[in-house]
Amino acid sequence: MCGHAIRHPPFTASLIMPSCEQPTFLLNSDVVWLDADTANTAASDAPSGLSIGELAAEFSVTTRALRFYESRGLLSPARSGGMRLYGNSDRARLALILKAKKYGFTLLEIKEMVDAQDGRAEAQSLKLSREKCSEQIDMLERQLREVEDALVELRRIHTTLAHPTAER
Amino acid sequence: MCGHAIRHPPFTASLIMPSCEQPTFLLNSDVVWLDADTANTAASDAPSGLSIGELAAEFSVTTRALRFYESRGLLSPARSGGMRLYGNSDRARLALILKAKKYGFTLLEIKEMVDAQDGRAEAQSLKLSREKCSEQIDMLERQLREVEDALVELRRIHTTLAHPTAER
DNA sequence: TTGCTCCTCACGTCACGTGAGGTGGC
DNA sequence: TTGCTCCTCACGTCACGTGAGGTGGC
Repeated sequence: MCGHAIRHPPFTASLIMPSCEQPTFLLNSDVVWLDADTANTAASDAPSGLSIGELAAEFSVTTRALRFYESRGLLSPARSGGMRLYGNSDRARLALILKAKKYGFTLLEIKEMVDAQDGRAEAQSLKLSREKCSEQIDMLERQLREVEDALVELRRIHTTLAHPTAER
Repeated sequence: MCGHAIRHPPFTASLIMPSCEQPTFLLNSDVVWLDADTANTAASDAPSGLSIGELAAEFSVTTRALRFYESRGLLSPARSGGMRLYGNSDRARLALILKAKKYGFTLLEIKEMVDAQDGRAEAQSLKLSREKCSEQIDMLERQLREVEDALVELRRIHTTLAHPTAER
């Protein structure tokens, strides 16, 4: 049980995933294999790999974040001398990580989900059980109610501040 | 700039503040002096002070949290030998801290706000400028949108999981 | 003596941010 | 030589959680 306050949400992630896209499913008991949408970036530019700075810019994250994900075993780009070289599979993996982060999963949970996909074709999907999915929905609903609550009270205070209805 | 994900919100805080209560204002340029509502706990029980365990139980926080707030200069209970003794002013201060936390302020911001109330009567109010107030509203609105977004997508996934509309 | 609460260090967690000090290619 | 990006430690931040080892009163 951890009591981290809600603050400074991941602004960046929302830029990546257009909300109109439908996830690709391969139904298999009650597990989803959530795929990253890599179609738009598949073979457009440099096919031999991106530098850490290029990938970071593409996804609006810091290079520090990419190194951190690597240290947690979530990414493992090729090396060209000392430099990291990110290929299309790394890009797809990163898209998955950020999508899962947007859904409120921790990096540890995300690691378990990507580790569980070993052996699948392309290996760029994320294992999400129905149970985990509804747990996450419950969690987000609780968060939503609390943020809404705080907003109602803060707005009431702000209104009173803006239009002092004489109290003294 | 810090990138903490939204997760594990402060469930406890919402138990303390009934949403029907109107904040007490003392208008003074564009600053609110937000007061803690201590009327209900004013002189009901033991008047000489509570132990850390008793105060923690009353507010549904851990003793560790109370010691942590003290280490950050937010609380400074009296001592009886080695033991902390919390009086009514400490209780009111804690109510303020938890209220501000609910609004999404960091402990550092809360410290600045309580420090700014030095010299006020009773010293149990919290200085909140109109500007800070609307900044906080903006922040919470961004959070709200992101949690709503994530919820929409996760619910779509869950629906598809629950009713497999034949895709194979 | 057991059980309960209290105490003070002090390290762990989470997802990175932020220098510190140095290399490589234009 | 300056400017840019890259690298590896390694410590800092935020709000606590979690033992480690010990005390005090019933």
